[in-house]
This record gives sequence, C-alpha cells and structure tokens, in this order.
Amino acid sequence: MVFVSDTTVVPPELACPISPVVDLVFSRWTTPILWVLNEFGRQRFVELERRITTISPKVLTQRLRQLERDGFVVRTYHPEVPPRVEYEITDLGRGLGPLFASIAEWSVNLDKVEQARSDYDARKPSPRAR
Amino acid sequence: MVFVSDTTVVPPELACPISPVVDLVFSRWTTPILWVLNEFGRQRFVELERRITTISPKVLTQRLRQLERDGFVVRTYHPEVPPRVEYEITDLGRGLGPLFASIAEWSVNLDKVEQARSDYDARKPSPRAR
DNA sequence: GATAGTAGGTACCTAGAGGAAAGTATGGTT
DNA sequence: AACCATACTTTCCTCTAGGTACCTACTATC
Repeated sequence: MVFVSDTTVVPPELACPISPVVDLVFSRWTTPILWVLNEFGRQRFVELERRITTISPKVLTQRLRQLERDGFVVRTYHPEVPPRVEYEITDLGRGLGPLFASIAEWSVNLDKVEQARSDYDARKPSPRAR
Repeated sequence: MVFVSDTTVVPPELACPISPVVDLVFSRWTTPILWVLNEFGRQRFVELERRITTISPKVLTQRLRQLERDGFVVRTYHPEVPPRVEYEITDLGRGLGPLFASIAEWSVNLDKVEQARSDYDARKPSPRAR
C-alpha cells in the first residue's frame, strides 16, 4: 500500500501522522470535558453537566465512558443512596497539558483568521475564476 | 451570563478557552490537507486528491474553500486549457507548525491509550456498578 | 465527432451524531 | 403513598456531514 517513488502515495493515516491523535483528543466534546476536569478537579456528574452547559446527559455519559476507556479519566462509584459518582482526570490526561497550552498560545492568531474572513468576504461575493 | 461564586457557571466557549481553535483547526480533513500542503509544498487539486486518498472531490473543494477563507491557504488560478489551479499554505498556516509538532510529540503516548483500552475491555464486559 | 483531461458544481441519498423526553433503581422524606 | 434526588439508559426523532454519480466549459487529439 505504500509506494515511495515519483508520486508518493500513502494511506490517509500515514499521509498525516498526527491524525490519530487528533481523532482521539479533539473529537467533539472531549476538550471541554478534559479542560473542566483539569481546571476544577474531581467532580460529580451533575457538576460537569452544569459547567458544560450545552451538553446533553446522554452525550456526556458517552464521552465520559470513552475517556475512561482511553485512560484519560477515572470514574469512582460510591454505592450510596442516592448513588454518587466522581470523575477525575488521570496522569495521562494531565499529560495533554502542554498540548492544550500550545493551542492556547496559538489563539492569539484568531483575529488574523477573522481578518482573513472579512477580506475574503469583501472580495466580490464569487470571483471563482480569478 | 457569567456567575462566579460558589458554582462557577460559564457559557461553553468560555468553559474551554481552546475550543474556538480546536473547532477551527481540527475540524474534519483540515489537518491532513494542511499537513500535505506543508510537507509537499504548492500543489494542484489532483495532487492533493491523490495524496489524501480517501477524500472525495466535493469535500476537498469545500475544505479548501474554507481554509482559503480562513487565511490558511492561497489559491492561484491559471486560466489555461485545461485550467490549472495551485494551492499553497500561507504563513498563517505555517504558524500551526509548533502546534502540530507538540501533537506529534504527544503521540508517543498512543500505546498507553491502547493499553488502557485493553485493560478496560478486559475488566469484565460491563461492571457498571463497581 | 467521440474522447480525454482539469477543476470543480449540483442533485440526491444515507448513515451517524446528537437532542428531547421519559424511564429506572434505590431508599429517604413528608 | 406520593415525591425527591442521582446517574444514568432508552427510545424516538431530526439534522447535517459526507458519499456517489452526473454535469459543466474549453480545447487538443485521435
């Protein structure tokens, strides 16, 4: 499947070596969840729900399971009545810190994107052939 | 909309300050496209198509337009016959390099994720209440 | 005059993600 | 005996991203 000659052709995952990480870490809702777990420490389901205001409980459960399975989060179940569950970020999850930091750094460029968009939209509505 | 007291409640964008960048840079297909543009330099539509083997032409066009509008890519149209179009990454796009680099660095942890998944799957199929 | 080649555009269709709302188990409170 | 709270689960529904397939314009070439 991998030819390296005149035309370099590789499968999509190899065409971009960072894709696996991107799919893993930056899939929908995972960054907000990991962020608040990292910011506010161990917390319960409802607390997460209240902080990430727009997430539905169903999706929150799904993402938390996935994050737990991937080793980013630990779930602790307290068999009380009513039941209590706590979620905490793991060392592996905390290891994403530098990554998040470099993203935060880059965000100073967001206004350049804004500028580019204005410029693009200003250049006639559809100059597709020049 | 922002209360800071006992319960810190903020809108979702603010709950995670890196979300805007994530939505912008790590939406589907954008990383492979930017990656190959950065790796292989200026290239034509069909070359991109051949390198990112699994993308459909429709989606490739959509993403390229979006990347152009956001200022990550410049498109150059040559009115020849048959027409020729070249895409190139901009300085703004190249500025994502350090970001991509830190992601590539983190990817050494991918096997830990694999391990976590095996462990999770091994711990009885559904021990949801312990 | 049929075909090829480029860089798309357009119409149609489907799968999957995600939202809303109700249900579940448990025991305590009123 | 109704009701509450928690942490989900389940059902149903919708919406959109993305795929397939076909169409466009233009000329050279067979």
